[in-house]
This record gives sequence, C-alpha cells and structure tokens, in this order.
Amino acid sequence: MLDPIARLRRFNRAVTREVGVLDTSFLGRGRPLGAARVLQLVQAEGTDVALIRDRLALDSGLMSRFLRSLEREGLITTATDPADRRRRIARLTPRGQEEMAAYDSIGRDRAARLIARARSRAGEVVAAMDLIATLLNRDQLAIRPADPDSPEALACLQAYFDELVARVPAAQAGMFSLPDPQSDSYRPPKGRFLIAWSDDLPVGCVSLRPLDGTVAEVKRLWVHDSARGQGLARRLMTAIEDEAKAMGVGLLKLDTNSALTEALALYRATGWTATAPYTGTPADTWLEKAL
Amino acid sequence: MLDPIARLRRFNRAVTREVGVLDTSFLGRGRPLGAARVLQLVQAEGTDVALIRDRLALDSGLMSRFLRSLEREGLITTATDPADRRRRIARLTPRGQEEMAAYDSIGRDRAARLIARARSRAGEVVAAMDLIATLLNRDQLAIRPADPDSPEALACLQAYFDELVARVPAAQAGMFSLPDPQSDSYRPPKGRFLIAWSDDLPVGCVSLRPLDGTVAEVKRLWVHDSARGQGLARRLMTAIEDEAKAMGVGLLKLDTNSALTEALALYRATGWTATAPYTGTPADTWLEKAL
DNA sequence: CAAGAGACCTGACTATAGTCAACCAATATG
DNA sequence: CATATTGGTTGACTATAGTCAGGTCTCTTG
Repeated sequence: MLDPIARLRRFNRAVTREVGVLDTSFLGRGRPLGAARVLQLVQAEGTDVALIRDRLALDSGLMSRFLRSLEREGLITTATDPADRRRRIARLTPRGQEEMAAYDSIGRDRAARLIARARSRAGEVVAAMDLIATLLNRDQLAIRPADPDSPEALACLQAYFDELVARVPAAQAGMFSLPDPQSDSYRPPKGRFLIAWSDDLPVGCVSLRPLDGTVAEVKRLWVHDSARGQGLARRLMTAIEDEAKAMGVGLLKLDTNSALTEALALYRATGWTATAPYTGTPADTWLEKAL
Repeated sequence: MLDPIARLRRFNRAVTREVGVLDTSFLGRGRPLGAARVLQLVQAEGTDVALIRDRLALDSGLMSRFLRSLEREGLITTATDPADRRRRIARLTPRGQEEMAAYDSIGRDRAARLIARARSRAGEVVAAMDLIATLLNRDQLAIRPADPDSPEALACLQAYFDELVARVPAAQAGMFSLPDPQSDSYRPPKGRFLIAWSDDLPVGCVSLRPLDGTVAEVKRLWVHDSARGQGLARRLMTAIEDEAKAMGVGLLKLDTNSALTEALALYRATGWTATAPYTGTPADTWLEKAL
C-alpha cells in the first residue's frame, strides 16, 4: 500500500465519500444534487449554459432538465444569447440569489470545519487542493483577456510581486505598486492583460503595454504555483505575442532578473535576445524579440 | 475567487468530475459502481464486511445487496466470522482475484496518466493527495498492533530512518538497520509494534521492546508527513503506554535527539523526565516515565 | 437466563442520474 | 444557397443508489 496507484485509490475513496457527505448536506435544501451543482454555477449577471454543462460534464438533455426544474422553482431565468441565438444564458433571480447565499453558507461551514481540522496546516491543505484541482482541470485551462483593474487581475499582480520579493534579492516589498486604475496602458487598444483560468481560479497572467511607436513591452508574466511545470508560461507568452502581432507591434521588449531562472530559460528558448538596458532595479536583464 | 471556500468548491467540482470519469471507466467492466467499490475492498485473505461498510459509509441493506450480487457473479464468497458469528467475512474467489487484477490495471492506467500529466511534480501531487485523504479520513484513523516484519511495518521504519537522517545532524544513513526477522523483541508477549492506519495507508507507528525486568523501551515513534499536526503522536504514545501497562511494565525509557523538537516537547508535556544515558549516538537525550 | 443490542438479510419502495432518439432553430460552410 | 453542424429541448426509458421496516440469529449484560 505504498505505491502511487494505491494512494490514488485511497484518495479517490476518501474524496468520493466526502463528496457524498457534501451531497447529503446540500440535499438538505430539498433539491437533488445535479440541480444544486448547476445552480451554483449560475451567476447573477448570467452564465452561458454551455459553459456550465462543460464544467460539470453533463449530458445536454440532463442539463436542460435541470434548468427547467430550477426555472420552475423560480430560482433562475433563461434567455437566448443575443450574440448567438442558438445559445442560452441563465441568470439568477432574486430568489435564486438568496438560495445561492444559503448554499454559500453551507459551503462556508464545511470549509471552515475542514480548515479547523487541518489546524496549523490549513495553508498546505488549500495549496494541495489547488494543485490537484489544477491538474484535473488541465484540459479546461483557458487564457482570456481581462480588465487590468479587475479583482482577479490585481490578485495575480499581488502574487507576482510577492514572488519577486521572495526570489529576487534586489527586490523590496515597497518597490511595486498596483496599476493606476486611470491608466489605459494595459487596456485595449493600447495594451493587453491576459489571465489564464483553471475553472474559476486565475492561475497565470501576462500583460503588454506600449513603449513607443511599434515597440511594446511584455510585463508581469506570472504562473500560480499549482500550475507550474506544465508549460503554461510558454502558452501565455505565445498568447501575448499573438496579441501584439495582431495589434501591429513590430518589436517586443522585456526586463527581468537573472534570479528568475525558469523565465529566463523560457525567453532564451523562444527567440528572445539581449538588448540595451532600458529600466533600472530590480531588473538586471533586458531582452527583445522582433515579431 | 481567492478565498478558501471558493477554492474548496473548485476542488470539489474538479474531483466530482474526476470521480465521475473513474466511475464510467470502471463501469466498463459491466458492474455498477457500488458493487465495484465493494469488490475493491474485499481481500483475498478475507475482509470483515462491517469494515468495508464503514469505509464506504454504506447502508447495511445496500451493502448486503452488493455482496449478494458479487456472490451471484462468483467473485466472492461470504462466511460467518468464527470469532463473532453475527459478523460476516467476505473472501475473493479465484475469479474475483482475476477481476480485481483487471480493476487494478484500470486504476494503474489512470494513475499513470495522471502522474504523467504532473510530470516533474508527481511526488508533490501524491503528497497532496495523501494530505487531503488523511484529513478527510481523520475520523477513521485506527491504531492496531502489527507484525514488526510486515511490509507496512518495514515501510514505516524506513520512513522513520529516512527522517532521522534528514533531521538529526549526528545520524548517518548506514546507522540504522531494519529489525532482524528472527527477533521477537517487538512481538508479543515481549514487545509490541503498533501502526496507525488511515484507510489502508500506514501513517504512524510506535514500538515497545523489553529492557530488563519490568523496564521496557519505547522506540520508533514516527508520524507520516500527511498526518502531522493533528495529535497523532500523542495518541500513539498513549496507546503504547497503555499496552505497556497492560503487560505489567513498571518503568518506560526512551532515547531521542534534541533536533526532534516536536517529539521532545510531546515527551516533556506527557510526564517524561530525564534519566541517565543508556545508549549512544545519535541519541543525546534520555527520558523515563513511571507507569 | 431473560432482555436488549448488534450484525446482517430481505422485500418493497422512491428518487435520481443518466441515455437515446427525434426534433427545432440558428449558424457556419463549401 | 443548399447542407452540415451546433446548441438546445422534449419524451420515453433504464439503471442505480438509497431508505425503511420487519425479521433472524447471535452476543452481551444485569
């Protein structure tokens, strides 16, 4: 019972039972699990039905039935997507939002109990869950443009800065600041901010801002710890280079620090070459790439 | 989407889907999931039915039905437990063993695929699964006597030695050896070897061997990384002290090293006091406790 | 040794998940 | 512009999980 297979099986058993317990506690709200799972993915602002179906890996007939039953309960409304009138968008009603809040509090209780059990190791447990969930969700990983002021973008940046401080000797905590909400440097049409999503957790980002003329700068390439070692940084760089190309940028630059060895190796491997310094500390390496 | 609750929920989603995929791949063997789950817990040597029911958290009626259906298929046989004739013991038939091997290979495939995805981080992923499974199984944790030569006991000892080498400066890799299979020091009636089980993973051990007269020595207190921080070491010590008491031991001794700070803190907190040195390197601290 | 409790079995039942095929409407494609 | 594809809906169906009560042994306990 010491090989990885047996341990994976043990993990499956534990988690299957846990999911069962979760089911029955959710069932306390008088709604079958399938419908409850769907409900929890419907957002107040409206969520694409296909997206939910995809995430839960549901049959389209079954999905449709869940939606009807939630509609009958008055928790959601569905409407056709104006952009593509085959698609449907589900939206929470006020009653649905109340119901969601109730589920949220059940989930909060369970999470709190689990975290309490983990005691001093709560952080480790959350990291372990992130790692496994990211691994299992790998096929669903999606890179999408985001607003540089969205909470998720700011969280990515904060994580990025924290890592710089931890890894780059020359970097100090006060050295970095979140972007000015007024600034449009990282926003189309001048710039870009891309986030990589694993389900609803942002696990990576990269951004682009204009320098002058057709020269732009790639900044803030970051990958969440749970998603490292799977080529995400490369995918992010490819994505941002494609964006730059589409915007008509002719030359990309970036600055980095030699302590960030994996990043540096990636740049070298993808055609970036040395260029003249154009920024100061904590950068100590400057690269460019013609598109 | 950055708080622990949302992340727990994401984890649940990912894992529920994964379990679903596992289900359907197991269903390929033409047997409903419930029965397959039961079958996988039946061992060739025979397993207590109540134990299986407990691990899977099944209703007794449902469990009974699964057993009947597996019996009809000729995969298992059940017999009453001679020790308590209310209980039943399920045993794999040769055909059942073949079937198990088939499940094993499905599991092996899936595990291999998952590990392959994790690439360089396979070890981390397994550790993460252990941590979560141990946490979820916490209520089922059981301390049971074991044979000191069983593979599980040897694995515990190896892990224990590895940790000593890693943490105690004075300890060298060649310094420790697995117990002589002939020796009866750690076996009743003279000694004891206890293992703490989380499902079928050994997550801790402790042992007792006679010194002279009514003096005995506690040795090899070890807790798996995934089970630390939850008071298991204390439970193991209590268990071994109870065993010693029941055996008529009047005084316990142990040796340890001051680098093992948590262990030392535990001993101090549970009534152990300094005693004269009675062993050599790598020990540097000697304690005793009257029972 | 009687009473109660525990482990298991069986029958009867319900609820839920999931499948499949036929169908409609909108969009993409050669 | 005909045709294929996609997203979704509905009805009919099956399989499975799970619940509950009543029953039979067997063991434990006062």
